[in-house]
Amino acid sequence: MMQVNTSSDLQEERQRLDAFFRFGISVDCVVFGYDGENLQVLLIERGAEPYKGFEAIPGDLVSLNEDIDQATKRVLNDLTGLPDIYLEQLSTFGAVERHPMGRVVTVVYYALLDKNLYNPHPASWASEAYWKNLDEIGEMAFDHRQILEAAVQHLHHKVQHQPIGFELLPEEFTLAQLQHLYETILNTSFDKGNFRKKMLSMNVLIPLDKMQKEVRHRPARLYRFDQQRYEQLVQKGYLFEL
Amino acid sequence: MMQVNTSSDLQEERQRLDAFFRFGISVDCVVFGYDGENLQVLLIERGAEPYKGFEAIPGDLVSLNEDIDQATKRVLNDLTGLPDIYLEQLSTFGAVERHPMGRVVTVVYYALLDKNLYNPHPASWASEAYWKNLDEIGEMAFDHRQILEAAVQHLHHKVQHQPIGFELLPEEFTLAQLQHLYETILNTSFDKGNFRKKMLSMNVLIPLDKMQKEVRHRPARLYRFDQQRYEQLVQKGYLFEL
DNA sequence: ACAAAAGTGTTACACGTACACCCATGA
DNA sequence: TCATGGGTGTACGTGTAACACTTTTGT
Repeated sequence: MMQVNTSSDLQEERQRLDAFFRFGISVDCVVFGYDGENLQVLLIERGAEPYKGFEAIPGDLVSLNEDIDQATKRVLNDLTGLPDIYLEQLSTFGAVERHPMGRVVTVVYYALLDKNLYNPHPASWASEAYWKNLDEIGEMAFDHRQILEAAVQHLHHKVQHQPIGFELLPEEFTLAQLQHLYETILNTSFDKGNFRKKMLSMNVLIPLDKMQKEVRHRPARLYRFDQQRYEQLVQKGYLFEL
Repeated sequence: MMQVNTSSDLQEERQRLDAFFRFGISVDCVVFGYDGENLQVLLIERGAEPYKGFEAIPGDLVSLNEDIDQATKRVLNDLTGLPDIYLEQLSTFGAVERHPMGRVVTVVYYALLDKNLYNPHPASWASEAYWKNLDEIGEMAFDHRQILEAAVQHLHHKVQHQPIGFELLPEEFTLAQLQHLYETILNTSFDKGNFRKKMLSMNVLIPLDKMQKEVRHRPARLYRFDQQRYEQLVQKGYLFEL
């Protein structure tokens, strides 16, 4: 069995390679939300250079003693006040000229959120923090436009293979809400009866003894997503489709 | 319209942030191959510290003036002599302690290759370069074991949704070869007739007027993958499945 | 003639699609 | 009682799974 080297040897080698250790690493957090009508993204307005005043995806430089996974939660909380939420890694952007202040490679994460749960508040160097409809977004800082497009593409793909739609809805929702969400994300329309059959046949929805109230038509039944059951099914090799 | 700041302002700001710019970035290239029997990975033996003598995924530090996408090709060629091949980004590993020589975040790429096309030759600080069966791989340098497992998982998933299997085979192949490859990757078995029907019904295989030779049974027809046709289908929203 | 693998055909069943229809509520 | 969306049922065609069968080669 081989031995990992002593630390003095490593320091020497490290000095030889010093010119390689001048990168900055940042994380960017694309957080999707849904207001019942439109798909939205959490944005900040930059209150610091570079790109001061531009809209941007919440993100910041990572410290030397910080895991990048953990940095996402810290950064998101610092800039927008959102609490610890689960963020999944998407991809990494590392073009040479993407950051005017030096060589910064950014690791992009994304999350889905019921936007009614938390209200973003700008802090740190973010001068604003708000939700914005996906189709109303214009110019952005850095290559964030490109990053956002990659995230949307990923969402399109993912929503068809994993039951992530539920994360965007309140805990209790109707099938019509779910259907409308899917139609919005995928920009298509589904047959009501078939959508309903499909969703129910997957056995990951718990029907509640609650109904909608104060609607001027027949009230719809409310459902909850059954996370436990879903995980059981995944373990048995079950694949969510459409 | 906002103005990006002058370069002297940026330099000042950059100095304030100097402690953040001490990361190293590396790329690691997981290259899968297939010898007609087993799924394999291209490995090197490290001829330099740290982890000298350990098996590793080909990878190296990225230079400050080098795009990370381009670095993959350079690194792979430097270490194993393989030419420019298309590598796709997989994910990024950034735990604090993953590299004993400093803070190194690594971006992992992967590729599929007909391993009969090129022979790896070790160069630079790689003391060996060779193909190894996936199920014979033991301890590895750094967190490369973990990286490899992520790549295999990704391959499992991807092969079911995109026709990437063809990249592992010679340009001309039989349906039985294709089936065996899929069975190997997914570790299952398919019904011959049904597999054949499914593959042919997708219209991305071009039947050739060539047959296998020198086999002691009925020779099989050879096929080629129709890349053009596939891209047409993708544009029409067609999705490859199973 | 036989072994071995290529290649085809048949059938039963599950599933997706399209569409029609009934139900409960507020105004 | 009407408009509105919730919710259900059915009929048809396509796709999948299981399995048996025929074909072509080398020995």
